[in-house]
Amino acid sequence: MPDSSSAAPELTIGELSRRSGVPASALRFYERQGLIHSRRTSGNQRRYHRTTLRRIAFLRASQSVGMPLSVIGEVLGFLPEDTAPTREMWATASECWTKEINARIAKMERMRDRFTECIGCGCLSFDVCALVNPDDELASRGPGPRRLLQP
Amino acid sequence: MPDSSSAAPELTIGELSRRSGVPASALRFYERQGLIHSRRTSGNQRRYHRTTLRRIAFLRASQSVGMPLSVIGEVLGFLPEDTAPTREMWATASECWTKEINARIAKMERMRDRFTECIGCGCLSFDVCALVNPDDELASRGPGPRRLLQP
DNA sequence: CTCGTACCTGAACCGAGGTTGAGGTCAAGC
DNA sequence: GCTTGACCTCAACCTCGGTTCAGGTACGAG
Repeated sequence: MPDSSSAAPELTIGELSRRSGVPASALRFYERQGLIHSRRTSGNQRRYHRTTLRRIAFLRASQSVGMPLSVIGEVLGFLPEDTAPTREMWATASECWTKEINARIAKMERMRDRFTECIGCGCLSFDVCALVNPDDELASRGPGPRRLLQP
Repeated sequence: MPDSSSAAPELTIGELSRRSGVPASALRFYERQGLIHSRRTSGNQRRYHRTTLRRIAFLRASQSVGMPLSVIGEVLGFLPEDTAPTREMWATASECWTKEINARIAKMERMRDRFTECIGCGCLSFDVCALVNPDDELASRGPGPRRLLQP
């Protein structure tokens, strides 16, 4: 007989909300989007595994660097739903972001320099100006973001 | 009698669209939002001053580094509507962005490092983890975990 | 004058990322 | 047993940055 007194305290949506700081409405929304999962009690209430807190932490941290939920979802999709992911799994997940964040930083730096240059020079021409015609897009288009997830 | 042959060729919305690469629907939208301006012909058609091309160039470049239209509008609001802004004016405008872009770059760098650290360490705790609780700008805001949402 | 293209307006719609509210159930304390 | 608060669903609404469409007008070429 398994320990029923204190073994794996599941969280209600209210508890999860308080502990994560994320409104319950958003948690339900994330669940509809398949980003987090719950089991239901006999009375149809949600119960969350405690690892869900980490999924949410990862989710919100990822959002805060500008990742869209769709992409976050792809990465979260590689993690087991209701057992604790290993450190390697998290490391792999966060590695996806490192590349993406570095690319974004590089782009911002180029744009910053171009703002200074191009506006300093007064050109801002649609034909010539690097600020207006960054070839940055080429790199991130096509099969770009898909590459994020390749193993 | 002013020179009517080639003096200040105003642009129709179609010309502006072709030369800027921005769809006419977006140009009308920007105009509704007060980001660009036009005069109307007797037949109610839009005619744009040629400096509008630069406003749009600035606008799109600003968008591409993540500035919301509302903020772009504030900056554009300092520029004269239908005369060419001086180089100083553009420089002032772009200086606003330099600060903002630098702040964003700094934030991304912190987040990148934290993704590596925190996920490497496996913590991702809402109470402790720097990734989840960046005390970046605006250290205190409401009850604890709300800090997640800081810009 | 007619034709074709460019242009006009207003309203509806899109997707992302949610929030709000109505109306109904669940569960725990007195 | 009753009350209270937490929870449920579904639908409607919100902001942002636009696009699409229907129905109508302007204007230059032939």
